[in-house]
Amino acid sequence: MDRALMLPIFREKIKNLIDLNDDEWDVFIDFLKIKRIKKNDCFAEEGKTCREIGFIMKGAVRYCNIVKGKEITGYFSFENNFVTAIKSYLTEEPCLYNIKTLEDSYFVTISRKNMQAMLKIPLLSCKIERFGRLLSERFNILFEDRLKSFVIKTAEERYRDLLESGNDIVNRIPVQYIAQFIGITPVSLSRIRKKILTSTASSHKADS
Amino acid sequence: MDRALMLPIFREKIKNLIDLNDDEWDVFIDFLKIKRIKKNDCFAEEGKTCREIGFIMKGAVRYCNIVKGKEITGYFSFENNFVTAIKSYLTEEPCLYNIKTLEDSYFVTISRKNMQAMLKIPLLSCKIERFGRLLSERFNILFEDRLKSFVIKTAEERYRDLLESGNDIVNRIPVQYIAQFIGITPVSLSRIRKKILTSTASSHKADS
DNA sequence: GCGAATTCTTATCATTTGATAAGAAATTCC
DNA sequence: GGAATTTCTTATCAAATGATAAGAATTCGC
Repeated sequence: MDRALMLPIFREKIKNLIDLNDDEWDVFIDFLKIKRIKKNDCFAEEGKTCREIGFIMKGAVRYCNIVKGKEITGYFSFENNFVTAIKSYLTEEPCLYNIKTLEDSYFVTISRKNMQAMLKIPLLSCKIERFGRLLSERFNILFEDRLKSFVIKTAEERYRDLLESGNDIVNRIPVQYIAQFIGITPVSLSRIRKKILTSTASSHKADS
Repeated sequence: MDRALMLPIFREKIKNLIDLNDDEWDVFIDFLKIKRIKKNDCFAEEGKTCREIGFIMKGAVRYCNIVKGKEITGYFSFENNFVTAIKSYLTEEPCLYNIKTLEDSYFVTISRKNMQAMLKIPLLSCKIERFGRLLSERFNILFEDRLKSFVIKTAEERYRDLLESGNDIVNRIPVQYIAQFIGITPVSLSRIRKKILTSTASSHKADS
């Protein structure tokens, strides 16, 4: 997939966050970069400041690191979502986790430097300021939902939510990572999966 | 505490988010409201859209609701922090929880309507746009920290973090709410408290 | 396609947390 | 100040999850 093909698609997909006319767009795209990252490589790396925001054109990532010797997964993101280590990006502090691809992935990226440069271009500044706010707001909404799932739901409910989320997460992502995401061990997830399987199996039996 | 006393303090406290000269400030304050909310009353209410952002001048709040018959607490906020049901405020969807005061509290509030009105006043618009973005970014940082505590920490660690947080949460807030906040039952927190007490007691004994 | 490596499941036992009830401590209200 | 209410702690037992190990299934590399 090359740049010329990808950018018009990107333009369409983010129209609800930033809607530029042709002149503005021509200036805008000079500040964009296309990045291909191979499976299991990093978009952002623990210990380094994350200086860009990415939009997943194709692929998926997980937010992960190793804590007390154990690997954990804080979040997944898929096509058509923005990705960044938001606190590190905002504060320029080193990132406390990795953002790793789960598959070979393509991103459109905007660096913090370019974001700030665009804020100084009169033609764009107003729309970029708004874009930045909307992006930040969108992250807030994701965070609130994710936090809610920890505060009010059990591990089993979080897993069932994933099953029903529409993404075919369960087929695309290794079980161990899913377990980390919902906050339990793979062994414990295995038990939950079995429990769900046997309960649906028996209800099927009852139907037939 | 009255308005004339409170606003200059407020101005000083939010200087890092929005720094206005005297002319701008005089326009700005017409869009501010002082709110006093008695202990256990609501700043934002479940089922209603939350249409304002508050700054706690004095007091404390908890984000709470009842899920499956059980009361839960998602978050606490204290003096010098902004408060809002962020997803509801941003999307205008009904709020899914309450924000209740833990003590008699004073807020400086800005309504969504006033925020939008100020965005249309040329004198202020630029600084308000930035203020909105910084506020949103600040919420993101809080969310990332809070989420991290669920993803990588145990209940006991979350409790110890509270003890060391500087706020004297443990004295100001009923244990049952603290238990909800860290995601366990009051009974379970009681066990943890006892464990911490006896371990510090025995280490004291070893010292003397 | 086959062997090696990885991942997933199952089993067993330990630990943590939950549910419930009852008693102790603190608070509230006359 | 004392009775009533609420909150906190403790005890007991149940349920969920973790730790570890071993076997089954899958994936990977050649």
